Parts: sequence; structure tokens; C-alpha cells
Amino acid sequence: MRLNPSQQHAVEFVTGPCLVLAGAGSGKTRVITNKIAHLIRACGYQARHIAAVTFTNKAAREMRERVAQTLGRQEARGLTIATFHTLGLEIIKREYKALGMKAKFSLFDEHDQQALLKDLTEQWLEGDKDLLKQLTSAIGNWKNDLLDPAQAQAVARTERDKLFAHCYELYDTHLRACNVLDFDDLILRPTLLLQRDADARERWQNRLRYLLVDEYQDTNTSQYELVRMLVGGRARFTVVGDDDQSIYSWRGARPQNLELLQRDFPQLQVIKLEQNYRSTERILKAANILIANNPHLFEKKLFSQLGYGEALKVVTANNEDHEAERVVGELIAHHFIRKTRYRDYAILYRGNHQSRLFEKMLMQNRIPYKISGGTSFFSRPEIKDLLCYLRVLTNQDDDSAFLRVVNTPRREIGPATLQKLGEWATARNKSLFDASFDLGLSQTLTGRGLESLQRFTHWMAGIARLAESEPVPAVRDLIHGMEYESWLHETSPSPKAAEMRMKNVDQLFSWMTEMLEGSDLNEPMTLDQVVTRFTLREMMERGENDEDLDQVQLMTLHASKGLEFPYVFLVGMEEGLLPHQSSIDENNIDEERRLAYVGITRAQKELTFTLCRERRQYGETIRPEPSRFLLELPQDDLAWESVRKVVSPEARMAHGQSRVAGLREQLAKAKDRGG
DNA sequence: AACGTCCTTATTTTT
DNA sequence: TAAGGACGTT
Repeated sequence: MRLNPSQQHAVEFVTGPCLVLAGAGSGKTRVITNKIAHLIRACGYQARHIAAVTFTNKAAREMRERVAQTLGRQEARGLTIATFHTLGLEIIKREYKALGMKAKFSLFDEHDQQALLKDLTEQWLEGDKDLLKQLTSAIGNWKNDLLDPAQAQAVARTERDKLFAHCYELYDTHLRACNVLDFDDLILRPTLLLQRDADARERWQNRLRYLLVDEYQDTNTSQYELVRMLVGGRARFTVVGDDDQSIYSWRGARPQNLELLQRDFPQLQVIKLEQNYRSTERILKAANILIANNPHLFEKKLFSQLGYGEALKVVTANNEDHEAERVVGELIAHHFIRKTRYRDYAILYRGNHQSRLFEKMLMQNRIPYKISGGTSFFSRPEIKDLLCYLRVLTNQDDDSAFLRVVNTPRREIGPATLQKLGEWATARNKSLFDASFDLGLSQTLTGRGLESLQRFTHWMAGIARLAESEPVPAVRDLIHGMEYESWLHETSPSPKAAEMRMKNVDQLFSWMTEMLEGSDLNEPMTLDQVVTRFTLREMMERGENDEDLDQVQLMTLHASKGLEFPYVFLVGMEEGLLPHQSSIDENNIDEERRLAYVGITRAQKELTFTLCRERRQYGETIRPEPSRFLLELPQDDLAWESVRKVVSPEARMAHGQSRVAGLREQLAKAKDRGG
């Protein structure tokens, strides 16, 4: 299929800054892919001078595949296609000297960060979970706004903020001492470096001469600043985004960055992609009418030429069990009549907890399904344990990792020993690992503790030495040497669970082996590269990934962004759920509306909304109103399923509601929707 | 160290 | 309501 004129224009405009406003399903990935090809083939750019930046590894992977398809492996060689965080990491790796860091550092994930903050601030926060959360987000916000602890201190007005800024400083000092970076640092550090160091800026602007950014509406302040620093005055870049699909403002995303772009680059070329190649006209019309209720940074009008299509169904269930029953029932019937694949269906919901009943119902009916999200592989304790071992191997300053593994499995190295080791190390400005080798330690540590400790660190040092030349045997020795398997059996609730955990460990090990040894497609990696990639959740894709499995897809609306499905069920269309109650309270309806918009625009052929008359919530039964978003949709295109039996009479009596009132209510609603 | 009991909390979570 | 975390007991 050929590019349409707007797409063509977006691809061919390369002489200045370019903003592509790409509506849902308008073929933005095609534009990015083709533009990269155009830059190389028609504009004389070398692949190594082009970078395409995404937010998720998945998006990066997909783009890499699409580009390889368009260009072929050879021409695509040398391209940078990475997430913001990976790009930041690349910069840090090459500029570590200018950043005043050691060559080897490790990464904190969110969990590590939380644990450290909790530890560091115990005396002030006294285990107040809420405060800890606030602190975490305060630090995150300061980092997003490119403020260091001193600047944070300066802008802090309230006592609380001053305390938080102080905690930020402690946290920062600790990270630096351990040679550790958190996720935010991966953006913050390179950005600050490029701001202050003209040479570094020069180097990177010369290296990355054309920049493409996907999902630009999701950038936060520091990410935008990084983009600005990288493109410099030359301003050769393309960003692609859609303010209507901005659903991450609660994570610091600033769709206003789309507007800022016009201010910062007055010569900005704005190109709109308004033809949708995904959904029926009806689905798109509904989406357009819904989102028209929102304020807009840029006006656009999406259209489709895929035929008018079926009406959007609205199914009202009595309660949430009934809702699941109805959805799965409809799904099964549809599947058999239309001879579709299960993977053509998606069930989308606002909150993860909603998945439970659908899962149960699908399981009962033996329908294969897949729930995206939920507890990730990497938050499992056995995986964290192993990764922390590897972190100690690659960065011996990483005290947090050291503390996690030093007594796991049990080595009789208790809190008392570690306390004294900690004091000793702090006094000498050393890491715990290094300090454990000090001869003088015997002054403060005696007998058993010292012996166990040194047995452990000497053993680890040996593995670390081996890892430098032979990482795979080193990791194997590590797993065997610490007798992890028997430890898992001792500590797991059941032998079955222990086997599961060991299977995970084996899985991780085989992934790592593959990455360390390299393959036809991938160069061998060093151990610290492997650890970093795992922390960034950037593992090698496996051939037979879920795409090949025929499973009904269950996920949150957030997780569905960027995906498409022929048949979509958008469940829980109720006030309080979508829009969510807390968004109603905070007057944040617009983002909820975008969330609904994202959900609707996932559907290609058919879309079914469901809602409940009754729902159990926090132990009590409530009778939610239909979501205002349903009422905002074009009623002529909705098929409200007429159901007479509402709730059981007893339940209605319990709510003090007579049959007549119930009928009146139904009538009123029918009138509301103009019927 | 492991288990049981009580108490808290209930939106989304790209890296 | 129900699930997960914290804390206390054995």
C-alpha cells in the first residue's frame, strides 16, 4: 500500500523540525519507518547518524523489525533505535568520565529505589507508607524538572518539602557512593551533562544528526530537554504524537510539550495524519464525538474509509459476575459463528482487579487467554536475588545489592555483623564489599561473623574474577556454589513452588547464556551489559512469543495503547470506574476521556461496552450510574441492549426502591438517550 | 524461621 | 469483601 499525501509529506520533509500529529490508527509507525529509509536512501544520511526514540522496549523492538523489513539488515546496520532510557544509558556509558563516574555502575529499579528510601528515611517518616510514596514522587518530580538536591532545597517552601529535599540529598549521595543510577538518572544525567558541557554536546549532536521521537505526547520535562540538547540549533528532527492519547500525565508526561515545540522551534512544520486505517467509520465517529468534549492543543478530524460497520453494542449486566458471564458468552458465540481466532478479541478494563472475574469465566469455559501486566517476571524474589548477585559481581560498590545477597541463602551473617561492617565501611568511605577484605576488621568483628563474611566475599571475588573472562561458567558456578536450589526448597511454601522458582532461575540463566555468548543476530554481551538489559527489562525476544498464541487478550486500557484488535469489549463503563472516582474527585475527567478514547480506537470491526447495575465495592454493593462517556457517544450508533429483568426484587427492595420507581428510572434513561 | 493473625487499603505503572 | 503486608508468637 502506498503512503497517502500527508504521510508522504511527513516522510519527505527533512529540512527542519517536524511535528507529525498522528491520530489513532493513522499509520505513524509506517511514517517513521519510511522516513528512516528516506533519510538513508534519498538524503544521504548514514544509518549511524540517525536515532529513533520510543518509550517502551516493545515499541523499539517493533520499530527495529519494521525498519529491517523496509531497509534490509545491511542498510539498517548502525541505526540507533532505542528507548529514552537506553539512549540515556548509552550516553552515560560513553561519557562516564565527564560525569565523574566509574566505568562500571549498576541500575536501581523502582523497587530498589523504594527500599533504599525507606531505609534512609526511617527516622523521619517512621514507616509512614503514604509519606514514603509522596517522598518518592517528590524526588521523581525534582529529577524530572532537572533539579539537583541543592536546587530542590532552594525551591522547597513548606517544612515538608524541605525535609523531602534533605532526603533527596541523602538518597543522591548514597547512589553516588555506590555508583548506582536510578531510572530517572538515565535521562537526568545526560541532559545535565549536555546542558553544561559544550564539547559533549558537540560530540552527540555530531553523532546523532537526525532524531525521531515516537509518542511524543508522553515526554516529560527532562526528556524534552534531552531532545532539545541533542538536536541543537540544527533542529533536524521529527516527533510523532497525539495529544488525544496522552494518558500518562500522572507519571509526569506533559502533552504541552507538543505546544512548547512550536515556541522553541518557530519554523516547526506541523503535519496532521487524519486518515485512520484501523476502524470502521462508526467506531471512529464515536471516538471523534467523545474526544470533541476535550480541549485540544491541535484540532484534527480523523476519518475512515473502511465502511460504516456495525453499531456499537452496550450490554447492561446485573452485577460483575453477570458482566463476565455476558462478555464471555458473547465472545464464545461470536467466535463460533464468525469462525474467528481467539486472539482477535480483547477485553479492556480500567483497573487490574477487574480482570479476575473475566479470567475465572474464561478458565471455566476453557478459553485460552492472556493477561498482560500484573506481576512481572522481574519482581519475583528469585529473579531479584540472582540479579543482585550479578550486580555485586559487576559493581562491587553496590551496597544495596550486597545487602540483599550477603545472607541469602543463609550464611550466618546477621544484622550485628552487617551493622559493624557498615560502620567500618562508612568511616573509611568504602563499599561494604571492599571493606570486608580489610585486615583491621578483626578489631570490631570477631570469630564466626567475620569468618562467614570473608568466606562469602572471597568466594564472590573469585567468581567476579572468573566472570571477566568466562562469564557463563562464572554464573553457573555462582548458582551452584551458593546451593540456591536447596535454599529455594527450604524457603518455598511448597515443593511445587520451589520448582517453579527454580524454573524461573533456569529461564533467566538460559537467557543470559544466550546473550553472553551472542547469536547469529546479536553480538556477545558483557555481563554488566546483560545485567543492565535485564534491569531495563530489555531482554532478547524469544522467537515463539505470545503473538503466535491464539489467546483472548485481557489488559488495562493503559496497556492497550498502540495495539489493535478486531473485536473489543470495553467493560465496566460506569461512573466511578471509568471515569474513575478519584479522577472525578480531582476533576481530571479529560484524561479519563482520553483513556476511553484510546479504548474505543483499539477496535477495528466491532466494539461492545458493558456496565453493571450493581457492583460490589469495598464490601458494599453500589448501584453505579452508566459512564458519562456512554452518554456522550452518538446514541444513533449505539445499540443499548434492552433487558427487562433488572435486579432481583429482593435486592431492589433492599435498596428501598419500588418496582414502579425502577420502571420510571428506566424510562427516564431511555428519554435521556433520546429514544 | 515459620506461621498465624490482625490491620490496612483498594487506578493507571512506558523504564 | 478480599488480598497483601506488618507484626507478634511459637
